[in-house]
Amino acid sequence: MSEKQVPYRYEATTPLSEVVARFSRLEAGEESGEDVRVAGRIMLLRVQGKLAFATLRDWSGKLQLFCLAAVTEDFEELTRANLGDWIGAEGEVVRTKRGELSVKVARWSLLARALGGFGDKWRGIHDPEVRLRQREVDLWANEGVRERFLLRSRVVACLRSLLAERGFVEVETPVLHAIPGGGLARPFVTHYNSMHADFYLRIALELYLKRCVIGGFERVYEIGRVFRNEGIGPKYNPEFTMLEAYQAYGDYLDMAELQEHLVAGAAKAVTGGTRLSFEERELDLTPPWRKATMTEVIAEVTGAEVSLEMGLAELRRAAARLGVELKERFDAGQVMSEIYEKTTEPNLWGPVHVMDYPESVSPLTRKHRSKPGYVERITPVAAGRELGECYSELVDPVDQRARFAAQAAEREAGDEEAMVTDDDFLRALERGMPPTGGIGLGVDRLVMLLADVHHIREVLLFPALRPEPVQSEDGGRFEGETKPS
RNA sequence: GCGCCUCUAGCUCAAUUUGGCAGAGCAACGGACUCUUAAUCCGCAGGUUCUGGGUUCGAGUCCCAGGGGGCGCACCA
Repeated sequence: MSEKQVPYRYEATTPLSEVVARFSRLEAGEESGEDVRVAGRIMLLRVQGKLAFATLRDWSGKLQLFCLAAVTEDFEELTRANLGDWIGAEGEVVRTKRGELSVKVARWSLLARALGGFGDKWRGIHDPEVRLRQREVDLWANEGVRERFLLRSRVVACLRSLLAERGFVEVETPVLHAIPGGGLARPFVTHYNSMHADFYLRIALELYLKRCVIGGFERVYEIGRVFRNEGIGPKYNPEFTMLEAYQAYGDYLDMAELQEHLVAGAAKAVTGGTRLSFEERELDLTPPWRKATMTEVIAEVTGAEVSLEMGLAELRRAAARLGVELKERFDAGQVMSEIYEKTTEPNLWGPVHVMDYPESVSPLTRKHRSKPGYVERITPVAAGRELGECYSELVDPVDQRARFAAQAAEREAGDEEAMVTDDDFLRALERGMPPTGGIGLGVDRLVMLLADVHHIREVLLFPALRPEPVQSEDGGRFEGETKPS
């Protein structure tokens, strides 16, 4: 087969799905009289003496190649192709006697050799080790994988276009932060040689985007990767994609409306409607979504009365009755939030906007306009999971300074995830930030919901994995881990 | 990080329940075949049973340690 030269390009091929669509009405045994050029991978090959059938697959779909010794150039070679070989083929579109639409191959080119196939041709590859470490194999070997990533791409494109329709401008802000801010999480640390200083991979987009608002971007957003130094799990990957958007002159209710507009719009874009099936239950994402306070939803799910007004001691008793474990240092807000997260959120099917969070768990959020101790924060919940966050943003530099101080105290008390005071950000706030609403949306989780999958790695092309053990005998230089000394 | 489970041919899986010659289908390789659809038929090969140690006359199987993976828990979105 080596006598076949691999060309540098292959002229104007037609996507297989297009061929299928265009000739759908061809009758069994009929010849169209039209030639096409197609390209893809040979996934199956059925050789039958002087004729052969191959199943060709490309990004768009699949189609049969019908090869005859009398018609097809280099027929013998074609029958010796490997499963997985990329080939380009040219010939007339026909439907076989048995009714299978095919290209009757006249000429063909080998485009790439595949050494090693794509697993069991019926069952594919199940080994998660291969599926995740060699995703390029998984994409061919297993049904539905490609479609899921196509869906992800459509979701992201849809979010961008919905935001653009409303006048939002997309920006890109730094990933390397001198101070990790905008969220509560432990960061990854890295080192900047020429500055002789440690830097952090961002844990949120928030602070820079707010500075964009202060700088006059009235509607601004970023879709970007953030990094949190925590374990891997069905819903967790150390790097994930966040959408954050900020809208000057808006409050958290405006942002809740935007949030459901985006989620419902994405659902419509990929499933055709706003009612979908998740974990074999129906989920109706049609706006507007119900709104309820945290106190109300806790009462609905647990029957217990829980609010900041009861005071810390009473809240702790309520937590004990509900079997929620608490840390010593928790204040009233943290206790309430913990009760909600442990007992209520997982049981909310929704979608529902859970509103009015305690202030102490929301250090960047504006105080509630009428309820002391609370902030204007909404978490949209669907299928027992948070889809994102909506805020009336804290714009008062004096209050913000006080919140940072409170976080510093938390940190002193041993909370490694508490925020660090960011003076650059405070200085920016002092220049004046208009009333602003903000949202955060976990893109990976949204895709999980829309694709009805239950593990984040099914929506990440290359999920985080432990580095592969080094096997090279020449002592590879790029081992992930430091050699034991 | 802690607990439970798991690792057998390139792939998907077997191997009589405290142990007795490591097997099948697909893929690969050789052959037959002019309408196949996971083509079929004949033939031929294919193994450090994750690694290292131990128990035993004998270990894929039992024990210990290590590694990878999975699932829970914890932290977080």
